[in-house]
Amino acid sequence: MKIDCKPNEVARRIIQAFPREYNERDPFRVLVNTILSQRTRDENTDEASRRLFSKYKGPASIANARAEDLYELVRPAGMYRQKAERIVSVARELLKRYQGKVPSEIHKLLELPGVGRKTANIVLNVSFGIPALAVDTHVHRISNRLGWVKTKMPEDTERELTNLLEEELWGPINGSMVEFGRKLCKPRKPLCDNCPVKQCCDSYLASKNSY
DNA sequence: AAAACGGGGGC
DNA sequence: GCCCCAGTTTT
Repeated sequence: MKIDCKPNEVARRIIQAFPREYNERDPFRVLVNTILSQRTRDENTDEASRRLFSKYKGPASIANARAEDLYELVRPAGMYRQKAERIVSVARELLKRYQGKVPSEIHKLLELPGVGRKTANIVLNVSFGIPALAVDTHVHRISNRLGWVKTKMPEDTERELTNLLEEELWGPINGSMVEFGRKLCKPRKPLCDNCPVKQCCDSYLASKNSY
């Protein structure tokens, strides 16, 4: 039987094969966890998050902390000083401007320190259920491999995927692409043999035909 | 447009 | 030992 290779169908297959469930929806914790995850592997992110929230319970607690103390706490999990400073800064800014509550408007999120397009969109999606594409390295790499986009700029990928994928897929595709990217569609030496969508992948088909 | 942040894991 | 990682900020 033939596989439907329309992007929406391929995306649905990936989401089904690599589900990502979020056990944390609290906006502030999602925001902090997402900042912790920037350029950092999931295992380190999880450990840093446990360490952080075992000592500091919320925005006010972190806002009153010394950045240096927070840094020493999360450093064993591969976090750097700049990131600890960012988390203290964003907590203070939230307290000052929004009574410690994370806003749900994209433009307000983007004004916060340490929050860029990926982080803002993940918070919108995970915490507020607002459809938002978070184009990280996994989404960017895999979209290019599949042949959905042909660009080096993540902003271009975000714009093209917005047109390519149904709105209901914008949220779930990010988390599932991350799982997919970690388990199979790795940056180097992807495990194509076990891939559920290899028959729809430009990169796989090209490598297969090159023998 | 490119550098800097940064410890830990894969190879 | 070298390179990369759920990016963002600064130069």
